[in-house]
Amino acid sequence: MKRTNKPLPPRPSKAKQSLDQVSELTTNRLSVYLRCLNQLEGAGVRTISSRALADQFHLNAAQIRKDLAYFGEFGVRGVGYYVRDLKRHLRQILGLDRRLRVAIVGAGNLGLALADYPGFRQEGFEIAALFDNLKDKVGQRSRGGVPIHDIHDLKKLVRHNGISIAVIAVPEASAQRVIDLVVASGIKAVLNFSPGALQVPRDVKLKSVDLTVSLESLSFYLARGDSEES
Amino acid sequence: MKRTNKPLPPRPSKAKQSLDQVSELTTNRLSVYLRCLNQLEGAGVRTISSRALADQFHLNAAQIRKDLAYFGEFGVRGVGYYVRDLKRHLRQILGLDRRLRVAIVGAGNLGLALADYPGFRQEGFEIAALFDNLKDKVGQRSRGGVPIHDIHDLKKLVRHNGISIAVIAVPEASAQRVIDLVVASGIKAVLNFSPGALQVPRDVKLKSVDLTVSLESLSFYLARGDSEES
DNA sequence: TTTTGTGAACTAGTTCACAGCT
DNA sequence: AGCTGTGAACTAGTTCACAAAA
Repeated sequence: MKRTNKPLPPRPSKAKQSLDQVSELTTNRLSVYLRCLNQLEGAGVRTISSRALADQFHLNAAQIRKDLAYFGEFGVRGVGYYVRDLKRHLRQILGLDRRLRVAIVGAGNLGLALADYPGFRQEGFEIAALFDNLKDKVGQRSRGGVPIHDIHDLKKLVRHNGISIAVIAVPEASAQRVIDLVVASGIKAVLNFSPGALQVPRDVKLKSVDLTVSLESLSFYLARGDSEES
Repeated sequence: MKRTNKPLPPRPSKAKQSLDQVSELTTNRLSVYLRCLNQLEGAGVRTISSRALADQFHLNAAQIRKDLAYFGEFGVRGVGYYVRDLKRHLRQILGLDRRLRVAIVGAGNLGLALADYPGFRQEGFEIAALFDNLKDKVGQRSRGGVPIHDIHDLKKLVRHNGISIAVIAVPEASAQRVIDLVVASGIKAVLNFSPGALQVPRDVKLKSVDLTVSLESLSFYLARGDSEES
């Protein structure tokens, strides 16, 4: 009945790279840093200090250093970070130094839009396939040319094409059913656009984008603002 | 910082209601609670305890109580919360007890998909208009019938139609330009799908959904898992 | 009883500030 | 000099645990 209180496991971890769970806030920021570095490299900047990076992109210098230092000593004291090097390290940390294939389940408006979304292609992601259960969609392609397959072929195509990430863009009612199929196909990382909480095994990483929650949160802000305007 | 303490609510909650900034994590959860209550009401449940709510939707009971108690005393000790009542209170807190009109800027794949996204319509949001700068898109409609206007008419239509929320679905390159137009039109709440950080005045609430960051964060998880599998 | 509402305790996350390297 | 990497201090967020209410 009562949860036994964890007695503080000693976590030595002297030499970095321990596998204690990295916070999602941190991994999100790594991705942001990489984007910033891409911009800097495009602008011909060779080296950047955490301070300059923070100032330019409205971040916190200490946080940048901490985030990076967690994975290694990438900086040079007195100099900063070499843009090219740090970019390479970040790409490696984020696992972007290999081609990642993505399947989108749900070839409705949203699924089709995501399939052709240019941002996904940029950092080495390849939208390999769309999946749907509607017979008249199967066999078609998105405008950008991503083929639509039958959802029943998911497992087969995931294996065959080395797909490692799934994006869920199906109606709420079928979301759990679809995610069970995705999990059964062996995929370990899922980006979900369906509303509501989905259940996945612990070894599957589920990240949800809830558009309704986002909008309602904005509505809250407006409601508060209205009544407190001076 | 402002210090005006105002008892603002028209109806419920006797004490509480200081205006210190409510965390976004909290407002997001309020939206989640509302969705849970909708489900419960649909299932004919009349009353629910924080514990039961937590168990059923995998939340924490104390957190539910804290979140709610912040806005008033909505519960009944020994009983729990009346589903219907709490739903009404949450809708009022979230500002959903009025029709909120939304404009989507960018009538590309993503903008069109969002315009017809059923989840937005559910809780009283009305997608009033799409905006684009391409002449051949202006005058058309989304599949669901949302008209596409010229971006130059944004300010006029925002005022005329009482639009209070904008959704940004334009390419990265034009995002800041577009958001400046949106801000100039008087809109105070923005949901942004463009990558990168955008600048807005302090009185404008900007909420960003960064699809690239989400995917790269998943990639990180996969990269870690691969190398630490036992 | 049961269950809320809430201070206290705890945990996570951020920022400071400085030793130490270049 | 300049800047990183990092313990310490601080702040935010969550969970516990219990007094009080129905």
